[in-house]
Amino acid sequence: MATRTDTLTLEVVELIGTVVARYHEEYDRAAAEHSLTGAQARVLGLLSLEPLPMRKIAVRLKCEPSNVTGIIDRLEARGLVERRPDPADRRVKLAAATDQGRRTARELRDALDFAREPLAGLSDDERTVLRDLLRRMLGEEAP
Amino acid sequence: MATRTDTLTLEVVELIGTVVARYHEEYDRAAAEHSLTGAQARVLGLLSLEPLPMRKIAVRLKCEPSNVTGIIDRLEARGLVERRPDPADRRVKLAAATDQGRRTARELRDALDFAREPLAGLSDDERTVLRDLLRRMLGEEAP
DNA sequence: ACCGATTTACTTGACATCATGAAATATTCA
DNA sequence: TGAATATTTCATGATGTCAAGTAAATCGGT
Repeated sequence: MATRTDTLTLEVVELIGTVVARYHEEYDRAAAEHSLTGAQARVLGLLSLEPLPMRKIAVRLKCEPSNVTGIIDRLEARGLVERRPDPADRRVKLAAATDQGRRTARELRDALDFAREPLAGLSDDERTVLRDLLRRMLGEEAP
Repeated sequence: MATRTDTLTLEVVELIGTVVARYHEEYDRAAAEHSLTGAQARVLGLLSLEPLPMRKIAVRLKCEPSNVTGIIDRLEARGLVERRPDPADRRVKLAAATDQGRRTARELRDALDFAREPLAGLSDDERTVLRDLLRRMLGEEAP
């Protein structure tokens, strides 16, 4: 059993903590290079794929819709995002990335070598093993 | 090579993103059960191991010392932490967990089964492989 | 060994962002 | 018509930065 006092489990837990910390450092650093906060970068990344209603953004971010209003306000003030009416439902406002927003999102993705660079040290076989172990750890099955 | 368009690498990157999200959910949920924020829980965890000067807390949190003042203020107001003078340097204030703070920190650790429970699905050998792959990914060598 | 200048540790204040919750408005749906 | 939904606004609190201020330690020149 994996108990709390199991040394091996504790080592893995600590490593995962390090991964989480490293992930955020890289993410925030990349965002800051474009004068964006982590939350703004995350929303811009979502919207660069497809326009989304405010409410769905809140669901993705697991936060209150009233919070999304402010984040979109700030992105809109910088010309990275725009609000559009939803033709199908006049209550809904769709947030959509502008051309400049998509450009910034692409640069952000390119700068985010958190996983790309350290993973380069692993062989294909090793990456496959890592992928499968992470999947099982997360309780996902092979798609 | 691990390029950005490498499917396997992208899968691993996405899984790591999921791990990060899951980690935060669990952490914040466990903290909220004790009416603590994530930042407060993190600092309390640090101080439950050893008292630390304010400045070192800021280094661990990678934030400004002025920010730590407020976090310790709130923990101190709840009796979980206390400030002590450092006998060796009167400029320094040591933040130390109180008995109640240590108790809360222990309960927090026990509630944090993020890694314990999902890792239970892996065998010892698999956990060892996972540990070694994560270490190499993070650029650490065996201690 | 002394003393002034610099550095270090912490706090305070002003401000921006992120987060929640309650109330207001507009629109849709039963 | 009345209930439910989508968004915004407002009040509030936690977190974060930066600049300025206070207290204490350290350094360098005499």
